[in-house]
Amino acid sequence: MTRHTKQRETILRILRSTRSHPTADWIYEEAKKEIPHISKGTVYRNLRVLQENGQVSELNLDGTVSRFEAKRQNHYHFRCERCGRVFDVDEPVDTKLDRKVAKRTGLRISCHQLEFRGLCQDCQHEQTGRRE
Amino acid sequence: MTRHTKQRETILRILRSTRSHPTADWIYEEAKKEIPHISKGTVYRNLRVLQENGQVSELNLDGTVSRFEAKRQNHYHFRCERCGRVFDVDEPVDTKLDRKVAKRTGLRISCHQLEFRGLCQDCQHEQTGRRE
DNA sequence: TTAGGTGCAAAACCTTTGCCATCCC
DNA sequence: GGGATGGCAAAGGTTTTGCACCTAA
Repeated sequence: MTRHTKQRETILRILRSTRSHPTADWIYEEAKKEIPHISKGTVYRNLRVLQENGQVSELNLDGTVSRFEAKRQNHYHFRCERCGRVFDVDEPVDTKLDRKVAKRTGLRISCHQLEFRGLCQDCQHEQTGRRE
Repeated sequence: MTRHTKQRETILRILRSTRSHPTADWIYEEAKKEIPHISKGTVYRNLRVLQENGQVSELNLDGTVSRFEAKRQNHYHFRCERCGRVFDVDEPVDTKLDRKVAKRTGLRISCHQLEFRGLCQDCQHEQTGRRE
């Protein structure tokens, strides 16, 4: 059975209170503010448990570092090619597409992830700047 | 300026001759058959140069390991959640979607990546089996 | 000639894991 | 009580980098 612990609850709460699709490391730093002795291993282990529970999902369409978000209704993302930030896009998810492709290919399709790429509004107006 | 070298040419040729979306390590092993003393650093460096040239693109599908492919016309992918393999899907890319979302959001969108998730045909018929 | 490229090995990074103490049910 | 979880540190695996030596243009 999976138990309630302060660590797990804190990690989930942090994820639910941000729209920033953070990395494990950022979550770790945030969690440390509440639980100073929390360890990275704990963060990673809990992120995995929460994924298995279906409460968290991992975004991996780009980049070497994994990013996480509290699971909500499926939605699309936008990733800025300059600053690396990830935003939600409120374009409705095309679920018909899954059925259509499944039927034609014989694959069993459970969902799809879609990520737009380009320049966010901040980066369109900046000539220089750091990546985060 | 970027030069032509045997190493770079070999890496690109290997990528162009497969549809398997290989990892850097697999490319390294293949390249070693032709250039026994090639190093992994060279493979990684060239994959990056080829990406900057727009000849190769990187897929970060399952978190830790990057996978690469020779750049072709934009297309969608399917990833099997059981065996981890990646397939191309020949569903036409919806380029109108980029313009539509760009117009509504003010983001500058250059493209989008889409990945279906589910079970491939092999894994639908197997009860057990290893992930590759 | 010379800036870019290579090989090698070490470093850097992110993530996982072993071990033992601790905590939740 | 006993299995699940946490903290710590070490291990694991991928990618990057420093450096001295090449090599294509």
